[in-house]
Order: sequence, then structure tokens, then C-alpha cells
Amino acid sequence: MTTAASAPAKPSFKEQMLQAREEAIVQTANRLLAEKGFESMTVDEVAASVGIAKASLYKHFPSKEDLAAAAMVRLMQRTQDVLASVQVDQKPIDKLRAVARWSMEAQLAGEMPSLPHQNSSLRAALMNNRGYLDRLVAISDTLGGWIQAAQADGTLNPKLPAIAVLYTLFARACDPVLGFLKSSGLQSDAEIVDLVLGTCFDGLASR
Amino acid sequence: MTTAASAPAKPSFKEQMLQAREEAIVQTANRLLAEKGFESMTVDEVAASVGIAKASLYKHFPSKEDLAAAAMVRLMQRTQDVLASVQVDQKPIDKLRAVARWSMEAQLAGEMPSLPHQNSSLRAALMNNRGYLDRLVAISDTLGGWIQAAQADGTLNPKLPAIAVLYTLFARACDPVLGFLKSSGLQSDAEIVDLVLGTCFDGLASR
DNA sequence: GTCTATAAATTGATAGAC
DNA sequence: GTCTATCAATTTATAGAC
Repeated sequence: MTTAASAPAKPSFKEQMLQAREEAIVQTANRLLAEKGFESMTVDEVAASVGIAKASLYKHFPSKEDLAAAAMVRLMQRTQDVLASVQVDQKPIDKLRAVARWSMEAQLAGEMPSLPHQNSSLRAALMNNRGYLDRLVAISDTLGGWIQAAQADGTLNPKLPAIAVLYTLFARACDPVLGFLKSSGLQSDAEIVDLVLGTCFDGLASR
Repeated sequence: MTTAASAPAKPSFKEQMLQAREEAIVQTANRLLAEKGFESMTVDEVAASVGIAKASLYKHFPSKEDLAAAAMVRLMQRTQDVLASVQVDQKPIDKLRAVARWSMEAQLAGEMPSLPHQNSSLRAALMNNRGYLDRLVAISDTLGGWIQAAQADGTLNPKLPAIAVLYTLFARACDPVLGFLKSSGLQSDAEIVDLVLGTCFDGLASR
């Protein structure tokens, strides 16, 4: 704040560099979280993958939990962006399908961290992270509205509690079936997504 | 082998005690694996929960991976027992439903370890464990037969690759949706199982 | 086989120079 | 802010007495 007073509109070159480095760190953390989970991911590994020293990383994030939480917040932001970009004129169930499809594509691309275990230290950190919780609530509200609308127009099973549908969509974003099928090598990524998306909405049984 | 020659039919009292202790260790490991996953489970914790010293545990199992693998083998055995006890006169799809139901009830009871991550040291140990692999193949064969029969009689969607159905059933055994719904406290265990089993076979969309 | 005590390795986090 | 070097705590695994 030593130069112009109207700082927030135009970040300095140094600030841009700082933010770009943080984005690189968080992106790497996100990838490793998706690849091996929070417990198996080491801070040394993140730092080495980014190409900086571990102590430098700790100047940006005070703990491993905070680093992982930043990656999860970034994921929530991206999810909100996806929700905002969904075609408004679609049927509600197709909006839900579109979001589920995106999440599955993201998982196949190695960008979808799996859900933290119930008593993980990461989960505790997330439950104390306002930025994460607010975004999670906002996402749940948007999806909840679509779910209710889809049940009202009869396309989504009205007998299911809306919260069960919501949780199912979250869970399918990290469905291990996608990785299993990919490693079997029998289908293309697009076919895998279609398969899992189909079984999610239409079930295993014949229609 | 110092007493009678026909040893295998009648284990001595000491051998029974030994096997009972090992069963207690493996059962505890199974519970902790389900509760916190392989990485977060510590050998100290298993030993303390069983009520023995850690060094004693290492007399039974040479490593943490071997201990966890023993728990997974035990799970495969229990699964084979369930497969063998399924009513033979049921329709194939109802056999599949029965197995899926059992796995979900086991998960709600805290007895179902989640699948190890792709590059986990546990996964590597399992892939080198003949007892585990053989049972996994046998289970897959049995389920695969039922899947093909259910597709042949038209009750299971014939357009789905059988391997996709098989992987889906494995994945639903550790579906995090069950735990989410349980912690929400809105449904009973039986209702949760019915819900998730229903969405698995019938999908989220209306029929 | 079970125990206490300890080794050996990993890893989250920090000190301090530049 | 970034680095090298190191600390401190955890955790897997083992030594050795009984």
C-alpha cells in the first residue's frame, strides 16, 4: 500500500506472480489429492512437484490441512462455475445430468479428490473453513432446487428424499467404478462416462 | 506334531487359542480399516484395541500390509460364504440384490473396509497375495454368472458390459452415501439400505 | 509368544541465512 | 519469499529379556 490508493483493481506484477505461484501449488495439491488421497500425499511431494522448497510452500499455507483445504475450496469454486454455466433452458434432470457428467469427466482427468474419511484431520479442517462450507451450502442449494424441480415434473423419482439424491450425486463424482473401468482398458473415457452416468440415473435393472 | 499323527483334524487347545487370538487381531484390523482407512490406521492402535503389545502382533503378522491383507482375505471369505448361502431358487437379479444388500448392511455395521487407493502399498500387497486374488476371482466368477443370467432373462440391462455391473456392485459395497445418510440421522439403517439399493438397481430417474 | 525398550525411517513443521 | 539444514513427533519394525 505504498503506491496508489486504488490498489484492489490493479494488482501489481509481484502480486500476480505470487497468486500464480499459489495457484500452481493448489493445482498440484489437487492433483495429488485425487491421485493418492490426503493421508498418502506428502508436503515434500507437493513442493517437489511444484519445483519449490518445502519451507517456501509453508510461507503460503500454514499447514498440510490448510493446503488441502485450499484445493477443496478451489474445487468448490470450479463446481460453482459449472453450475452457473449450465444451460438455463434445460429440463431440471438434464441440468443434474450435466453436472454429474462434468464431475465424472473431471475424475477421469485426475482432477477430482476423493471425499475425506469421516475422522480425517482434513475433514475437521474443512468443517472449520468458512469459505469451504459457504460454497458447499450454495452448491447444495442450487442442486437441491434442481432436484425438487425434477421431482415435481416427474422425471426424477419423487419417492427419494432430496438429500439422498444430493449425496448420491456427490458420491458419484468420486465413484471408483470410473477408475476401475479405465484401468481395465476396455472402454474409452467417453464410453465410461456414459456408462456410469447411465447406471446412476437409470439403474442396473432393465427399463 | 509330537503327539498323534492325525493332527489336522483335531487342533490342540493351544492352537485353538492361537487361532482365536489371530482372529481377534484380524477382526479389529478389519474394523479399523473400515473406520479410518489403511493409511490412518496405526499398528499401535490395533494392538492396543486387541489388548496385546505391538511386538506380539508382529509375531503373528510380518508387516502392516500383511495384517491388512489378512483382514481383506477374511472379508473375501465372508463374501464367499454369503454367495454360497444365497437361495438357489431366486431369480438371478434377486441374488445380486441379496449380495448387494448384505454388503451395505455390513458397511453400516462398520465392517466394510473401503477400497484401497490405486497406488497404495496395501493394494500392491493384495496384488501379490494369492489367497486374496484367488478368492476375488472366484467371487467375480460367481457374480459374473449371475449377471449374465440376469441379462439373459432380461431383468438386468443387457446393454451394460458385465464387468461394469460387477465393478458397480463392488463399489456400492463401500458407497459413502450410506455413511452420509446415517450421519444425517433422518433415516433408519433399514431405510438407508433400501434407498441405496433402490437407486443402485433402479436409478435416480422415475420409472 | 508376550512383554518393555528402542532402533530406524518418514514426515509435518520451523530456524535462520540470503 | 526462497533456500538449506534441522527439529520434533509419529510410526513401522525389531532386539532381547522372560
